[in-house]
Amino acid sequence: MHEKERHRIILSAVEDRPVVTVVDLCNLTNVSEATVRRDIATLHMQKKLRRVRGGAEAISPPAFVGLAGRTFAVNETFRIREKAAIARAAVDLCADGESIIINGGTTTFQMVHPLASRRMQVFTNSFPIAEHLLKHSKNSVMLSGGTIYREQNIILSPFDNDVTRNFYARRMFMGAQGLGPLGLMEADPLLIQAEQKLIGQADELVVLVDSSKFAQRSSLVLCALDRIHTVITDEGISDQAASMLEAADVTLIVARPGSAQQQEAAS
Amino acid sequence: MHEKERHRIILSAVEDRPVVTVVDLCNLTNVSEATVRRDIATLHMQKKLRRVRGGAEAISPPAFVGLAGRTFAVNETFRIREKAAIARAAVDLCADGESIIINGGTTTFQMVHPLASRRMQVFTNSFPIAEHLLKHSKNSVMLSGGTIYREQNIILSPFDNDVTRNFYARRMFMGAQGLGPLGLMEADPLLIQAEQKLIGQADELVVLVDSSKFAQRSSLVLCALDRIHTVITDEGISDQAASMLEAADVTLIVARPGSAQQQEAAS
DNA sequence: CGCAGAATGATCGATGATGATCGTTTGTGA
DNA sequence: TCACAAACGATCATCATCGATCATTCTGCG
Repeated sequence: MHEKERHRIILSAVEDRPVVTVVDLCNLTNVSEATVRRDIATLHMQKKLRRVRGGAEAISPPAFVGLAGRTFAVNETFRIREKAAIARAAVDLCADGESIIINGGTTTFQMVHPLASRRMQVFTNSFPIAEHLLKHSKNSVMLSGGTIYREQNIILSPFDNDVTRNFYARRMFMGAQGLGPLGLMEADPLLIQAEQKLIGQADELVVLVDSSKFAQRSSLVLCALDRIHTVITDEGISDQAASMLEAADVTLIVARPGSAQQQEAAS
Repeated sequence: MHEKERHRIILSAVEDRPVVTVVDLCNLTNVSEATVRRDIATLHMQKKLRRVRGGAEAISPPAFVGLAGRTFAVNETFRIREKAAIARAAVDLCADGESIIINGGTTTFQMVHPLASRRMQVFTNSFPIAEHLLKHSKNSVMLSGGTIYREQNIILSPFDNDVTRNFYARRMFMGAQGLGPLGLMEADPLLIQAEQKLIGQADELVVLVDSSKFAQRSSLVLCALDRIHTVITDEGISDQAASMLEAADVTLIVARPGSAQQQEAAS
């Protein structure tokens, strides 16, 4: 076994587990403890990991990554005012007792706050949304099953999910990476997959995008414009984008951070 | 057990409950009080928790617990030492990388602390277990889909769930209301339903019950004794109950709050 | 084939962590 | 206020781990 090979094994083990002992690495690499110690020392010098008594640990063990992982947290603070206003306009569309689907995302997450005083039936594939609604509201919460992806904070299953299939709602709310003439666009294949499972389970597809998203272009098209029933965005939307939506018979709602929203075009 | 591993477990326990005693942490980590005190002092220096007389508390007291938490929290403090020891013995059965199923319950919930330093694939129908593992461990978490029942803290769907059907594990862990000659007993029909969906998805059914459960009789029988592979309980188990299990070819593990567990009968 | 240099493994003294003991402090209840 | 018990801190013996040194093995090259 070569040195580089051991190093790769060691780094892989450190990534996997919170802590790895010298003995563990001995069993893994079939070399003596002395060699493992030397390797750890070398990798420590290269800042590839941190050396601790008894073994090694990952160089960036921020102890515990909160549920809303880094990506989530960063996104959350970006254009938060617009997102909150958009989310409130979305909740204003609904009446107590209705069933809705909320797809995971940072914009849709903002819906939990106005939802706190509501009593609705909410189906979601977002763990943070479910958690928040469960703890801070009396809404009935349904969750899709599957693996919880920490980075995207969504739950997704490779298998068909009869829970999802059998849940039918008045409206489905989702965000997106971009919105253009080609339709709704998303960058993450995982999100695409999650959203496609839910589309079709609701009468109206409501898209929540802040106005910057009309300038975004992503690689993956999720669905065409005519599949969208309503778009909720903020005041920054351009006339051009508004015309595009109007041409596609999409209802446009412009949410103002102040209070009331304005409806501009109807299908 | 290494320092980092203990720290992980301690932080996990502190997050779980607002205040944890030194003795509790001793049972959880299986080290002396002196070491626990030193660990608490270290973590206190690192601002990871606050040191208080008798133990430690979370650094962020505004741990708002909603309606869902109440029933759960009350149960949790009951026979917690025994439950923690039983749960640790349960986790000791498993190796890193294995797949397991954990059914929701207050005893099985205690497994999250020893699981904090593990890396396994965990399927559960318990929202609190999933939440805790997500936040405090690197385990891969899979969730069953359906409605979240706040009282029982489990997720249950009236429909068949292909996620559940397709997940197969080495072991399934579950608690129970009672355990007698008739088999495993449960009081809540909802729990019966949830557990029956999961039974059969694992090679070995491992039942976690503190010794008081052998005296309990409930109205609903979940399954017969011969379906059970292993029972983990505490020292309070009577000879009569032990004989009953032995007669049914059930492996019995007695978990001692102190340290190692003892295996008494084998199939 | 033989040699030089590096890598590896083993040994041993040094260091650090753990657990038990004991005296002191703090909180609690009469 | 006093007495008691629990919790704490300090100290020390024990043991695992570490670092340094040296012998051995592996590898590449003339």
